[in-house]
Amino acid sequence: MAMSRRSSSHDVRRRGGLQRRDLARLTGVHPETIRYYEQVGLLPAVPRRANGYRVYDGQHVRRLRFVARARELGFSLAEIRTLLALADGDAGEDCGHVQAITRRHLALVQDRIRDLERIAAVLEAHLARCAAARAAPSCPFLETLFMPDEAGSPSPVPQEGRTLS
Amino acid sequence: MAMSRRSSSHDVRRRGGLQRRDLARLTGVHPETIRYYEQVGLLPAVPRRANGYRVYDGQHVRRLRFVARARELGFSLAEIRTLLALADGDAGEDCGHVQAITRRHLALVQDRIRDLERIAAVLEAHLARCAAARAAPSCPFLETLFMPDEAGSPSPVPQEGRTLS
DNA sequence: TCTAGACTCCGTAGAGACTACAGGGTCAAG
DNA sequence: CTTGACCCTGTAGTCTCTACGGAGTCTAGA
Repeated sequence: MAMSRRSSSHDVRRRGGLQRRDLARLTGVHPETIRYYEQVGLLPAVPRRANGYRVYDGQHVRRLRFVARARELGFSLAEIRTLLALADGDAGEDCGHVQAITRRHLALVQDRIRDLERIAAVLEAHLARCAAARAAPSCPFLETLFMPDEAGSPSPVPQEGRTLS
Repeated sequence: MAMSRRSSSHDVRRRGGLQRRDLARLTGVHPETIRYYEQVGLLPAVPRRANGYRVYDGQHVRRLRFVARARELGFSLAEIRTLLALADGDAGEDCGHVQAITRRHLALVQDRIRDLERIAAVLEAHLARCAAARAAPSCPFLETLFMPDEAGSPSPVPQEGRTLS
């Protein structure tokens, strides 16, 4: 299982360090994304060897996995920066602060779920009406989207456009 | 209720047409967004008066409301373009096609709901553990995000990062 | 020794869906 | 005649990547 692709695992040993592709394979994060994370300060100051190549180690793996996990949970890079700062803080990890961030994020996620459930309900209702109106001359769904105002959305779905994420 | 802001309602009458701000007020869409929609072809070819000002009418209101409603339901601008094309088609609105788009979109929404529910569950579990570990030296949540691999996410939450929308 | 291929570097552009700003012009009311 | 609200244009910034171009480096194999 160690030598999945071409080189890497033995090269790593030979070179005594990880390069970007290795780190990508170990974490599942796209190589370009790794560079991006460094650029925006999530992976600070990666050392270089003589030829300019970056050298990563276990700490980078650890940190990048942290970032990837937090992204999976929907935290923004800004939030992750804060979480990392808290984790780095010598003053001990401020669990209260972490909890506050997490709770706020959870609230956002729950709001989003509710929004999407309302949206799903509207879409389902439209599909049901479409199915019912078999031989109608025009599509009931399109009709509804064109309607003057009140009949449009059953419950006033809030503007999602930007809040979608 | 008619003369909410300063001018507009009487100006509209005087000028015999709507300008961008009027359209924005009537539809709730940001004035800059209206220009953007025109630019990307959702509001085609808006006529101008001598001074270069755009003149909108009821058809624009109708069309823009359509776009706004569809955005609220989470359709992408590309999907909305298709829906509008179907609505515009002389060959009658192709209800089947509309239904297909809607069903596909509904499926995405439902997937997204499931993802978010899993994320919420993970966040809740973390908060619960934080609450339990009152006097712990370090934050259990941060610990978890740093962990080697398997213990990280209870169920394998798929990578959401980009799919969030 | 040479070469092919895989990797590295960097900077920049593109996606999606806006939003904001700068630097002008226009218009109506006071 | 000034003030303020609006309009115009083009462009830049947001967020989180991903991709590309052009160049350098390194290793394995012929």
